[in-house]
Amino acid sequence: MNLKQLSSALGLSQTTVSRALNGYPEVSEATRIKVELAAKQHNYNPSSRAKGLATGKALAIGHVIPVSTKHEMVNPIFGDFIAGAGEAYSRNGYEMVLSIVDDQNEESIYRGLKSRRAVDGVVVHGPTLNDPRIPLLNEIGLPFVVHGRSSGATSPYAWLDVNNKRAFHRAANFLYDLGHRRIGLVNGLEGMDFAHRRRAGYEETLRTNGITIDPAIMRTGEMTEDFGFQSTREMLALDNPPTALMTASMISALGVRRAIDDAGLVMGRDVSVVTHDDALSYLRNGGDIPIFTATRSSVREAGRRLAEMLLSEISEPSETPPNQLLEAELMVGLSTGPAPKDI
Amino acid sequence: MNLKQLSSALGLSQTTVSRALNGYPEVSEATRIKVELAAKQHNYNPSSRAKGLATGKALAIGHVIPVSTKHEMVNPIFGDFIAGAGEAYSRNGYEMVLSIVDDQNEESIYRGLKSRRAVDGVVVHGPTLNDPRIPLLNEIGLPFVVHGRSSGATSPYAWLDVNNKRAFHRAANFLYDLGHRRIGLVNGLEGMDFAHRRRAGYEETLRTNGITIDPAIMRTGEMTEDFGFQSTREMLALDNPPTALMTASMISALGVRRAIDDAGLVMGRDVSVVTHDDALSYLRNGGDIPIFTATRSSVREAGRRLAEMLLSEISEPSETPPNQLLEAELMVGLSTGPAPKDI
DNA sequence: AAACATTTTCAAAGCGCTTTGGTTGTGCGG
DNA sequence: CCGCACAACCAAAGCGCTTTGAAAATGTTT
Repeated sequence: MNLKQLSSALGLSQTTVSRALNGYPEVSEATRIKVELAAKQHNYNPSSRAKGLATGKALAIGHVIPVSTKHEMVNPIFGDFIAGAGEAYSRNGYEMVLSIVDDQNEESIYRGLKSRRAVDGVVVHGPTLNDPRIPLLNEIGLPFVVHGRSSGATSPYAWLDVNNKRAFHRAANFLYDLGHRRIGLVNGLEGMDFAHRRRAGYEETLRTNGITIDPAIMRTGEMTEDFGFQSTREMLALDNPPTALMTASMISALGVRRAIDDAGLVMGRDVSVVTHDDALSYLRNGGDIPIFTATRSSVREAGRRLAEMLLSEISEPSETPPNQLLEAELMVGLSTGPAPKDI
Repeated sequence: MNLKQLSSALGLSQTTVSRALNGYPEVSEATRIKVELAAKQHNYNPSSRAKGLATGKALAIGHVIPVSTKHEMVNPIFGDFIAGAGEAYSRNGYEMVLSIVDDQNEESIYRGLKSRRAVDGVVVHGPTLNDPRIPLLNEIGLPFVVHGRSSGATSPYAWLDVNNKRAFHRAANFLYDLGHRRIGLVNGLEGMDFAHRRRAGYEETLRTNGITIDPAIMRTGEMTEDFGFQSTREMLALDNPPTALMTASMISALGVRRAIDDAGLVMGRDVSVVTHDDALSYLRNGGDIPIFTATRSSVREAGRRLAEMLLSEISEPSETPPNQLLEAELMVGLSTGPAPKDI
């Protein structure tokens, strides 16, 4: 069933039917009701292609998902983020189109999306320091919002981020207050902006408290369980092992925990752990009492908000790009305790 | 830049330019080269909306992702599956469109996709027993392939699945051969077809070997870390606790491990664990030596193959729906060992 | 009841492509 | 040098919608 058929079935013009369906005022209430009924009855929906052609809008948002070529790694937060964003899209009649692309040739993907007019805007995932996608998208004129920020960006851009620096600042302070003086860091990939900021929060706190930064207890890598495990195992084997560890995700935290167990130590007693927790649906941080003390911020909520930002930017672009900084909450769980006394 | 502009810039008709770009034979090699060059130079790409309208194909595949309303749960395998499928799509010039939908009203989403002609086909995720989506999609005539199967389906349908039954049969046998007679099951949600088949493989093996099925050591639930933890803790507290556990995913296996550690036991010595491993990119099962003994099957590879099945079904529908059954490989890791001797 | 304002409806153009059904141009056999 | 086959190109219709500009129907005012 298409517009033509529907309107001839109703004995009305396409114009009227179209207007009735799209809520224009120049249609009498009586016919509007008639039209809407008939549309429902015949299960009519306007073809999104035709509608897009006629209106010049794609009614779609692109998500370009870079997959690390080296590790074939898909960001685990991705599913939950998408779920949040998807809600916002469907509420607003938008579609979400995904492009999986190895991180080599992202540029051509963005250019393609633009020139094929496939989407009205895109969200940028996993920004790095000086992310090249920001100038690129500005150049080609495709509306976008970044999930995260990009230190070093020269032009303004829209973003939504967690206050990673403050989160790790607070976490480090929390450990300090518990008496820890030897605090290790199991960070995400250096080069990713969030990792950069978390390290900044960590280092600044240590420095403020007169603790020397020791690269021997700082690791950076892709946030897998195994990475958490290996890093921790190595650090615990040092002459002067850390009494506390900060880690960048629940997944690597699980590896951290495994290494602690393997070493015959007890998490929360011998070694304290604070992790960042993205509130992934399949990795709830325990029930009432969190397993891990964590800086928590729902990535799903972030997806929802970011999508709304982008949609509103598209419908009415603002003068200066908007941004939102979410604060993570520090949730105290079972993985932290006072620093063990030296005997 | 659109077709009209490009062709007038070239001094050719739209027809010729279109044909040159789409590889039709009635264009001289000389002009074809000229056209292709100009297209590249001006960064021309046909509008996907217009193309879709003209050809009647959407050049897009839909993925409808059900999100459990109860638990706000997004399937963790989703990211990797999508990554695999995405490769196949972009290789074939297709787009992937995602719909996030709470599992209540999936039906209207499928009907919408069809009537809006937004996609040429869909993939069905997470099939249940007697999944209603199969008759629905057959009724509305939207091509589809199911990732998994649906026991009880009355009409034929295209699918790609892992041989879950055999995988769990082999795993159970492996444990039996190690001397285990008390084998617990931490399964996925009953109602999901894969969980059903895994249980079937498990139960059949036990029965064959003369072991009574004991519901006290069988759990079913959403495959979170916490679920693995809670289930295991409860089972280990029984008078007659299991000496081995089979679990349905790496994530719940991590919870299982945590419970074992918490109980002061050693995995692989006191309690053996076999898990199913979807080869998720962020949850590699250790390095050279797997942490967990596992039945392994790459969900990313599944995505790739399934997408190709669907595309070929769309371009040339076969008489009887195709299917593929992938075998999981059993990888022996550190989590299994001989059953502990009763003292 | 005429004159005008306001609602309500409509025909047709246009969005950017593909494709049908030509027309023009070239090479070849007779 | 004519006629024909074939290669190379083109004009125009059509895909299913929105939207402009105009017409018809209705209501209001004198």
